[in-house]
Amino acid sequence: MSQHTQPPETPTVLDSGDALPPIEQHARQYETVRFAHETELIEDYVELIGDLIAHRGEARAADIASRMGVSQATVSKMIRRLNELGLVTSQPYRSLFLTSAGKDMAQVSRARHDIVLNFLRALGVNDTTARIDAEGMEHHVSDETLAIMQAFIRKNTK
Amino acid sequence: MSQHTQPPETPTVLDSGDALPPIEQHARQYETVRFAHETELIEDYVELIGDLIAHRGEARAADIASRMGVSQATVSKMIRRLNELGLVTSQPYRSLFLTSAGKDMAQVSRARHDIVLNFLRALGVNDTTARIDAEGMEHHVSDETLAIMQAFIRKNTK
DNA sequence: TAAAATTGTTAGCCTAGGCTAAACTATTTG
DNA sequence: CAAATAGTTTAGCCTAGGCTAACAATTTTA
Ligand SMILES: [Mn+2]
Ligand SMILES: [Mn+2]
Ligand SMILES: [Mn+2]
Ligand SMILES: [Mn+2]
Repeated sequence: MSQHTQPPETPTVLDSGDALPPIEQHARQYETVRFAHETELIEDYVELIGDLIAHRGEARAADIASRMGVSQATVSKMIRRLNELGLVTSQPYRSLFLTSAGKDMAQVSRARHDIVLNFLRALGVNDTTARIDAEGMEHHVSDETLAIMQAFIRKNTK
Repeated sequence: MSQHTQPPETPTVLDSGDALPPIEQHARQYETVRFAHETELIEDYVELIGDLIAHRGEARAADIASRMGVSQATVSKMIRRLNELGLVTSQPYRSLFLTSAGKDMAQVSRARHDIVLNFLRALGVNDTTARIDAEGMEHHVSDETLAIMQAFIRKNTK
């Protein structure tokens, strides 16, 4: 890999448990994370819009901004992106609607989010902490892990 | 919240499990995720550099690039940032060293990464999948959840 | 030891996702 | 029904983190 002469064997630093994974596999790990980061904010917006519609009857930019903790300008710009992606429809100064693609994404994201949240609760994590952790973790959980979490919930919830 | 007249009650959409969290708490969820995203790439680089030094005796930009799956230019730019942050020392065209702050960060990140990885393994997730999921999840796991994961590992590993 | 190959750096470009300030539109109120 | 308030959009700015292409330095090899 390196063009340079290798230093003497038996490094002075303590060797932690596992060996490094093969280069290709290691790169795929980070690539998967980068890809998740491209889509997660979109998923969070769409999921939130779906939740606002379900729980409040409508999704308005101001409510999205206060729930996301960002400025209204940021939300406005994001709505344009969601529109270009075919996930929402919007008219200027009016509230938002999900397209059918948007509804699908909201449903899938919400289902996954709920599994992760309920898994953490079943593990014994405090509700507030579980909600915080789930908000980030949900985008990095494979289908395989998700299925295992679901089974764990079934086994450990009355 | 909204200036607009509320639409009729009893929305037509199915109400999924939980109610929306209070606005302030909800915003803090997303803020925590945004903050994690500011630091996670730094942590991954520092952790990888520490691993390369531990397992290979040195950390070279080319090896970082191939393991991260990014271009060498990207790594070079990132190394400058790590330098500015006081996490690594480097001389042009030479391999990298962690400062003591860098070693601390590498140690903490590696320990957390290992707990998340071993937790997923203990749950029954396939090793390759567990490594991919852990690479992303690790940055979104609170200390509280981490402690619970550690206890789970102790209880479920021979 | 000169040439080739590899590794590292720099410059310039791009997108995503934040922000503030200012302008515009809609709704509510006096 | 006009003024005040609330909500939305736009413009312009910024940083992080990717990329490619060109160049510079080092190491390896013929
Ligand atoms: Mn989320
Ligand atoms: Mn890590
Ligand atoms: Mn990671
Ligand atoms: Mn993340």
